[in-house]
Amino acid sequence: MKTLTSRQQAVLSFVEEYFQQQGYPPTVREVAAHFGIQPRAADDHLSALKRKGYLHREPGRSRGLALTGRQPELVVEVPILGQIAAGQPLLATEQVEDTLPLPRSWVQGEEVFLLRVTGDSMAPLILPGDLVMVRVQPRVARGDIAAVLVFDEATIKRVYEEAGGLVLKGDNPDFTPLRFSPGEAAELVQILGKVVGVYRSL
Amino acid sequence: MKTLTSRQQAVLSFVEEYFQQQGYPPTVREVAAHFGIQPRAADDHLSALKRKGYLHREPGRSRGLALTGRQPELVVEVPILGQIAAGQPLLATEQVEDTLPLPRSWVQGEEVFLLRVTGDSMAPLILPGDLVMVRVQPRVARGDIAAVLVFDEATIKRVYEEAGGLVLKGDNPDFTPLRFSPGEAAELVQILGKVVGVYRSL
DNA sequence: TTGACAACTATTCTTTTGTATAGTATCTAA
DNA sequence: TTAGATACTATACAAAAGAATAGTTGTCAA
Repeated sequence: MKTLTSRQQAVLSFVEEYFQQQGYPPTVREVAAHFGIQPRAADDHLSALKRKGYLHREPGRSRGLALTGRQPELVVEVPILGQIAAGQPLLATEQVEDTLPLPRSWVQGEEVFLLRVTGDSMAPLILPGDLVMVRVQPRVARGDIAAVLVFDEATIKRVYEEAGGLVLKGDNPDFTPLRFSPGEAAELVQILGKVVGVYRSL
Repeated sequence: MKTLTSRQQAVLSFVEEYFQQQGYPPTVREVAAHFGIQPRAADDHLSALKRKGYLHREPGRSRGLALTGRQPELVVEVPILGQIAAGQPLLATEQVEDTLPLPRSWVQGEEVFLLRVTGDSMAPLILPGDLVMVRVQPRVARGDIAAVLVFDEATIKRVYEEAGGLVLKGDNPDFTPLRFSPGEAAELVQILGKVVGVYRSL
């Protein structure tokens, strides 16, 4: 198999991801739109990928590209984590309480889990009993809501990483922000991932 | 899961086989050609299959059909309604903008739909951009949050039915409650159903 | 016996989509 | 240094495809 340029690799990845999410391949124009280029340029990339054997194209057919041995899923089984223990790998089977089938379009990214909210420190945006979807990532943007492991306990807070240390703040003013020096933070605090969705049953 | 007619079963089998062989789903016209029928007839079959939850269709896209993840008992296709018009039957196909596969455990009751929230009258519990799940029912308990059709426009409000009339109140104090005399209410207000879930993407 | 559903025909309209022509600019290996 | 690959722009066209309008026929249950 011939090697791909980084651009071609990116196009292939996009096609694979699109396929996983939608259940069918993208059009040439959708590839073009995703990369902000003209259809012709996208066509060039897809031709190159076909020439190098990475995908199959059926001339003249809409979405006529196929990746060998792909099984698309419309629904993804997302694990609900019970108690989260520090140290352990996050998605270890002992921690998975249940799984829920969610539409692929709601699941952004690779590693994702659900967490049942207990406290109301993030009220009114996130309430006790809510289910939050967390995309696993080791760092988040300033002010993002994240699932954070503090002293062996998982909580949902806004994260502010600063030179002076780390601050975990709830939206609810009744809760005092937690402040950590850089040293403490490294030892006691672990960002599990960014909260990307909230699901509430009324 | 609803049962299929033998013809619908045959169409579903063809879609599955085609998908397995080609790596992408068939077009409506290809289904039609395979059975020797008109595109419109094939479209009818595919619509029926979508309605019964056996596959997902993306309106307007070529080959925009995807097979549901083969555990249909766990997943229910919930319609997302666009503009809701008074008089029309609620789940009329013209009003259905799309459908989303949701876990059965989240879907309470038979007739359920999703609505995209536009105003912030129910802030902070429900925010613009949220998706709310509505269980269709003609009346709700006092103080329940409901999807209500007022003057041909669908809104989310708390409903207070009293001897003196009907009051629709938003949680957001910036919004003045709407009051209707019993006569006005009967004429202008229609309760679509109770809001049983809120889904928010962050 | 009415009405909903299923299963179609025939035709048409409008988008979507693949692909083409005709270029430019950059880089790289012979 | 020069041919070939890469990575694009801009425009255009014809075919493919979704979806709609407007029906017909048959079945089956209330």
